[in-house]
Amino acid sequence: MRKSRAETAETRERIVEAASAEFRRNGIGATGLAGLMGAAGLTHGGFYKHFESKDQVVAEACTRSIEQIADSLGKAMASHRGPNRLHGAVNGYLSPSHRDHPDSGCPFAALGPELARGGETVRDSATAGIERMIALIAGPDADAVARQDAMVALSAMVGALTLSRIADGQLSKDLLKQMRQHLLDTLPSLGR
Amino acid sequence: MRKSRAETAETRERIVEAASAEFRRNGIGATGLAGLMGAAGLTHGGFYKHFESKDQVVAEACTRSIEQIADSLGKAMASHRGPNRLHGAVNGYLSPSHRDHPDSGCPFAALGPELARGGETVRDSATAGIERMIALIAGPDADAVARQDAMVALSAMVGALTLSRIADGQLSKDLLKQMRQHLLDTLPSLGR
DNA sequence: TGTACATCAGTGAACGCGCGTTCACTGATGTAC
DNA sequence: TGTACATCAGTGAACGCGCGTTCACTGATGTAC
Repeated sequence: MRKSRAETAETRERIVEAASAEFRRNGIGATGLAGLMGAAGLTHGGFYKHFESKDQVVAEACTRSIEQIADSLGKAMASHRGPNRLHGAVNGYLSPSHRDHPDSGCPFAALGPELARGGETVRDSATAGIERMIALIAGPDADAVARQDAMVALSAMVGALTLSRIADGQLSKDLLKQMRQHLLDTLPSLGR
Repeated sequence: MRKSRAETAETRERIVEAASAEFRRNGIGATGLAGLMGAAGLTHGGFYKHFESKDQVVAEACTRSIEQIADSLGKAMASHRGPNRLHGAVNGYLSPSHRDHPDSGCPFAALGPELARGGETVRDSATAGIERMIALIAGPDADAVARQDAMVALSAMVGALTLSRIADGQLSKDLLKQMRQHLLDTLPSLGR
């Protein structure tokens, strides 16, 4: 049942999309290829017609999730009214909604330690993602200070979201809230 | 080959100790009971003489690792000379040495997302650990502001360490350095 | 534009492997008298 | 303090299971003439 070239490309796309969500939902190691292919509407046997190994789809899914979160953060920063371009990023990233939907959210908060333990391909892809997020948060034509503040903002947001997903109830809310306030109070270089 | 009660207690201790290191080194899901028991100098069959399930040792190992990191952070804060008690905590936590030795370091940075996905027992143990770390960083007789700043400091440190373990070279160093500077610059409530 | 044949996306069974867990067994320790 | 027996920590084989990966097969698509 060979498929046309267009269909094949769409299928591959669907697999990467499903993988990026499944990995963020369950973790990379805990996501089996069969489940992943099932989420893409296929059976497991066809996986190797599109990828050479699990590692390869991990790296591509990682890149894909960073594109997603960068997109969403970029939009949040651009559309937010107010004096500080950080407002949009911080309020979007450190929101209960982002906390409660890791499968469509930041891969660093969902998979950070697993990425750190990953092979060269995965870490390279993740490192490129960190650079991209820093540049995005620092903004166009950022000076050295803005870049430094962007590193701080990204790290701080990843940590707060991670902890808020472990905790629940008031503590979980407070971890998000305190970090929102802190970043907006202390990172003037990221103002518009 | 029954062992004396003292030996049995020591063995159990050794298993928890080995588990807390192995989990932080390889991740919880990626650590098998056989490897874990091997690291404790035993064969895998004896595991269930000490624990009811893998979940149980995960929760205990989680508690244990928090005790370790709280101890080490407490000592760093107490022994550090200078005007700000945060200096010791920040310089110890955000150090290349901590980054390069996850197996004896902070479980939130090594296992955060896995803890968030864990069962009730594991999450309860981890949540208690977050509270403990916040109280430790806020210091004795901390007011509400100090507690809020401690939440920020803990979250920020966890995120920076996580990202610095994904990146390498200069970026990895910079992530640690910028966060050290930022926290010491912006959290006066945590001064001694 | 047809026709004949090669290609290959997708299926589902099968592979060896390591997982968490169970179990029969061993023999030193703990307990009862 | 002895003695007899119950307990149980630790071993290593075995369990069913899901993993990543491979493979023979199917039949629609792509290509060559």
